[in-house]
Amino acid sequence: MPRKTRTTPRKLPQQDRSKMTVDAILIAAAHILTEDGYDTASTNRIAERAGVSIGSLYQYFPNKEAIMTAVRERHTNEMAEIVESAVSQTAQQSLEVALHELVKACIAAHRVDPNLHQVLHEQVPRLNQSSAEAKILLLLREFLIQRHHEVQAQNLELTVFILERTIESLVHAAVIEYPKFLQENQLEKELTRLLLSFLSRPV
Amino acid sequence: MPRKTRTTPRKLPQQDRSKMTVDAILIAAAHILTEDGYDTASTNRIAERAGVSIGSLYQYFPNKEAIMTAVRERHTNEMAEIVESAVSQTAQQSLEVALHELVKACIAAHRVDPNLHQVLHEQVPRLNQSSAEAKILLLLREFLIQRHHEVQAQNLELTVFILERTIESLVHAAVIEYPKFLQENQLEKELTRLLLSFLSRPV
DNA sequence: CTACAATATGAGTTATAGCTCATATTATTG
DNA sequence: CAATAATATGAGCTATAACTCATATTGTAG
Repeated sequence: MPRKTRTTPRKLPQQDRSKMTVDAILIAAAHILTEDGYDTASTNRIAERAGVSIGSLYQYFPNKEAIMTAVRERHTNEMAEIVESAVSQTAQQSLEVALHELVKACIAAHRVDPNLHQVLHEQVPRLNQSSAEAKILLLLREFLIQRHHEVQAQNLELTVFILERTIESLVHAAVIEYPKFLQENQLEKELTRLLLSFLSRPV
Repeated sequence: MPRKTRTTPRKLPQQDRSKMTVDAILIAAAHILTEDGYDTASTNRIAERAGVSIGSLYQYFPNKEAIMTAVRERHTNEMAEIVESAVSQTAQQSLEVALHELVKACIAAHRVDPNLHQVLHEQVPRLNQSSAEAKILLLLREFLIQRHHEVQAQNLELTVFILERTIESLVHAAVIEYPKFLQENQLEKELTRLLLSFLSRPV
């Protein structure tokens, strides 16, 4: 089905000054979201905080939703880069070590901006899933394929799904709701153990 | 910190007819939420759909948030009852069987009203966590304590956390996004295996 | 039957949000 | 240094949402 509202910019910023404008808008939006939540993040307030007129805002974003989508995209990409970089460095490692690194990277990624992450997750209406999320799925898929000799996975797609959701949900919930579980690497260890026992072929 | 807006009714319905009114409002709200989402669920529309005047609505709910809280509470309780009933019937069973029943019950609970569940989760602003959710956590805690002889859990609280979040997130995501994983009990089996290998004491 | 409490009504108030558009300013290009 | 394109401005339009309140109707108790 066709999207009802576009989320792509109506104009692409070409000169430097307009890129600054777009940047300021996204930063202001993120700040307001983390400080006061989605409800109070009106487009007028975002423009004001960005030091930009409301008219300028609507030069580059067709509607409020487009701003939210851009904020989410930026943030998700930042997180994805951390995970990607970590995974790419574990190519030669054992499953156990690699899983541990993966888990650590996910925790680090969630620490980029936990408050923004929470608001994006709980308050900002999500329509289309971000491209960065799809990238993560592909990454994990590769991760498993490369280790197919030590991994138990009859149904690859299902295993990727379980791997991704389990890490994301546990790390996310811990960072936001139970930071104490992150002390002394408790969650990190238990989560690695959980995944390792699930993925390892029985000996 | 004190809540800024109350979610408790301003009047308690006493006669039967007012109970009907409250009921009609909650049912209408749930229908609109599942059909058109949170954004279009205005209080006026809810009242109209319920066949009740907007004034009556505000006799029993101090604000829109209170309606949403009530809808969530109802739905969460329905789900919690299914899980509770299943768990209470596995007291004499082995860890493996009991876990399997638990997982099956969670899947059944998510099938009560998947669309409403999704909207409540993704769109409706959540302020206080529902009491039914807390009940589930206690339930799982008991579940583990009763089986302490066959369960590995140094940190009980952390283990409850992992157990609860893993089941909820995987079942939820599957019901909403990947119903195909529910075919032939695929998820049910894999999820049980995941949890069993995590909780079992090494032999 | 009467008096009072509970319940129901809906037009109207208030507030604010998203967004437009005519116009002004700044940059680029040839 | 024109001429044109890119960018910026903000007062104000439109729409709709949450919520109130004076009043009417229905139930209940003595």
